[in-house]
Amino acid sequence: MSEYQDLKTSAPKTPRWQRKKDDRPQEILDAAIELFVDQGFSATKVSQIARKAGVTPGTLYVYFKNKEAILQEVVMKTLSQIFDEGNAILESYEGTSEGLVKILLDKWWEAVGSGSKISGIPKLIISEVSNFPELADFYFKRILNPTYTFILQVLMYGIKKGDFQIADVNATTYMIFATCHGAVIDAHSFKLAQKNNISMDAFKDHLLNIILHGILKVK
Amino acid sequence: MSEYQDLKTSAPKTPRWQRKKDDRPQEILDAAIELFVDQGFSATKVSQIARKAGVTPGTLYVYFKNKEAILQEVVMKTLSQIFDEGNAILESYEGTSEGLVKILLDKWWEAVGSGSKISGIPKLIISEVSNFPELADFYFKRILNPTYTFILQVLMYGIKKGDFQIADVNATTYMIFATCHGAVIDAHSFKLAQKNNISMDAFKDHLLNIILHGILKVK
Amino acid sequence: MSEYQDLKTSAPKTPRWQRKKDDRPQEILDAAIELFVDQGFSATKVSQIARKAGVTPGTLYVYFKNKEAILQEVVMKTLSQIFDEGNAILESYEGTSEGLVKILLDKWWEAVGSGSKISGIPKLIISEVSNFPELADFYFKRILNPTYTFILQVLMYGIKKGDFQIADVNATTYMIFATCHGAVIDAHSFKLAQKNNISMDAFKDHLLNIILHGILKVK
Amino acid sequence: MSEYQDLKTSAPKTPRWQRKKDDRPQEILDAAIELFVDQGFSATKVSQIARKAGVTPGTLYVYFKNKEAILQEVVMKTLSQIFDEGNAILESYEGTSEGLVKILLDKWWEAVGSGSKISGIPKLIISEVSNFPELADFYFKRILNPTYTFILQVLMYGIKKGDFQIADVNATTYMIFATCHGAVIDAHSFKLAQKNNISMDAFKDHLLNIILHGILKVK
DNA sequence: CATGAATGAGTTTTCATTCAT
DNA sequence: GATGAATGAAAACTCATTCAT
Repeated sequence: MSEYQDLKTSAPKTPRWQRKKDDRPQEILDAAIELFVDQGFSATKVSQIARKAGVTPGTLYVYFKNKEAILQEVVMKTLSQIFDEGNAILESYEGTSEGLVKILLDKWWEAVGSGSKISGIPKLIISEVSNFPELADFYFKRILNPTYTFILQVLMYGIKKGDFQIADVNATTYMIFATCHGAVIDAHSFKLAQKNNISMDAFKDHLLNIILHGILKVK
Repeated sequence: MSEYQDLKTSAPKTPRWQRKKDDRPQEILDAAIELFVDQGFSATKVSQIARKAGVTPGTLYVYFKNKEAILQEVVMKTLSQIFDEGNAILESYEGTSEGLVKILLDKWWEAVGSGSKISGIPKLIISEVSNFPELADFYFKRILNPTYTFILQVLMYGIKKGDFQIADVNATTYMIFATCHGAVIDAHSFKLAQKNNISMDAFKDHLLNIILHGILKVK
Repeated sequence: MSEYQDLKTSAPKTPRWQRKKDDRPQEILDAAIELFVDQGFSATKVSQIARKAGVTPGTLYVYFKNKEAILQEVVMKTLSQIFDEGNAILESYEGTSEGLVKILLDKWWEAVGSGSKISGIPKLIISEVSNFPELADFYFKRILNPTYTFILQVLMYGIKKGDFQIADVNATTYMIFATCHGAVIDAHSFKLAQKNNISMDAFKDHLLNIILHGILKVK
Repeated sequence: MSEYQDLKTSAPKTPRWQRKKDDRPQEILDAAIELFVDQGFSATKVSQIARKAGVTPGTLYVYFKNKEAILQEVVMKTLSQIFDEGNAILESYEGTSEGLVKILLDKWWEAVGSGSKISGIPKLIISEVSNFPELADFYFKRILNPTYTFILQVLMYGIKKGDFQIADVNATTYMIFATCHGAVIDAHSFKLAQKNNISMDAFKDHLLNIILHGILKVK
């Protein structure tokens, strides 16, 4: 077109690429987790991740050894961020048992339920258990077991205060855990399939109701 | 091609339930579903299916158009076998509401919980929702909605008899459904990862307990 | 052109490919060794090997795990074929020491010197020592050490018969070995570069002469 | 670009032999030759050279057009430094033929045998003959032919003085050359593989002995 | 000049699918 | 029909080279 313009004015040339050393890895991980959760590991192409992250495939290999390393890091990193808050609340909490459960479920739901990055991880793990046993191990050690222990502590709090009467604490703990865990996975997939005609918030309320009055028998 | 019933028209009639000695397609489907459920669709190699089915890769293409067709058929066929029994029970049942729920949960658990072919399907569907929306659609139409309706009918049975007092029938139905559904998926994955130190039967008992006394408030 | 012909006559259609299960691996190895010796491992592309072997790159992976496995096998297989004949001659030989040396050098030259597959291996090994230490180890264990021992035995034969007077048998052995070994490598490269204006046969004669009269002091 | 001497025209003159504090090109070449000799050209990564030279990959391209140019220059430059000394000795030498051979072999061994930069060049050339014919040509023109001529001159010196009786001067020359050349290559590789249980110095002594008494028949 | 993150052209590798046997 | 070697299209990965900083 006007080839001269560029010569005279300092035309805004489009740089072929941009240096973003510090941000790149996270951008890649953000792109990757969404695709992994959505499509699964094998079905996700590195070119897709790259495109979504706004880079070329080669760039992925500047920051990660290979596709599998991206999965590892995305899971580990995402999982490592959870639950600190929960423990803090538990330690300093002084109110009713019912209130405690409510607060923690709210927090958990906020972190996991609504569509955060984290919410897809359980589904991803479950899909890939047998392909990446190390990841499943990590998930068990870092998430499931702590969560289990955490729920157990909440129950003990209520029992000590005389609010909960629970026959088999272990089974009850497991039940609550399984219900919530199943809920996230279902919620996630249902959202993907856009078939949920029950609002997620209503779902949460019922979940709380069942835990409190169904499982924990709060009067 | 995959309409295997039609393959041997001149063959002597055998009862439908008896596997023909040369029932290649079914052997292939049996091999396929196990691998798909375990590893996911993409991660499963055609050669693996063939090896597990005791044939060679080429043979798969005698009976199925391609790998995807195997997935389609395996899911459709497996899913098509469910729930006939349940409806039959419901229609002729005359006992207590509590007994009905118990019987149906037992049946369902037997079919789905213990490790049958079917038990892996929900996990498979959830893993592949976004890759095979048609399958998810089918699953919703043929399984989830009927199940939902089925649970609803059970609840109506109990309400009509005055056994259940339920504020929001839809939500309660969904709750029961989600709890059971999550349970299968979790159960399946936990088994894979061999991490379940709570027995599946104990889990079922608690599930029944929660449904009856937690959700349905049976006295 | 004449699209009808094919329909009527059994025109010689060119098959897209040909089954040659038993021959393929060797054809691939034959193609590979030549390229590896000529260009080195890294500089050789699998597509080159494939083209030279008359197959597509994918076929290589039917028979070999990866490019490196081709190198391993080509070297191991080629090296494993040497020297059995030499030992047989040594065991039953009854003539003069000088004649023995002559016969063995002739055999060796025939196998290694003239441009056989084997003749390039020493060069290849030397080029890739530090990249494939396992190969070098194999070469040392299977070729260099046996050769060394073999030369030593020949010298002992001559010493016992009183034909050779050798001050330091180890050093002399090594000297002969190094001279021959260097000769092959040089010979190979010089041929590649097409710079040898001294015939290889003349070279061999001088080599024999030096070994006999220079190193071994045969009168 | 690679004419690094011209880079700093306004720089204070320093004696040619003193390395400039900021002599990047030479540092790069030093790093490169070691890696090329060790691993070969293709297997050596530009980033390795940069790291070893203490710079970043980009810097290499400030001084050299590309990776191949580094090879060219490293070989040419290293080779250009040889043999001046040898010719000087030859021209002014007046002693015995045997002494001349000994002195020259010592010099040569010192320059080439012990592990100097130069000692790897023959191996490198031989490995890359067919990938870089120009280099091989250069090697032949600048090294092999001069060396050949040089050895020939030494032999003529001895013949003229009546010390050597040689039937075929060309063949003898070639023999000496090939023996020495092979020796360097072997020595180099054996060192890499750390398998030499015969000391290099002992090897040199035997080499001299063979040349003098085996090939040249000095009494 | 020096940097080193980003590229993209090329290489290796995979594997669903075909088709000569 | 059954086979499984061979394919080829596409995926993962490499790395010399560039160029914004």
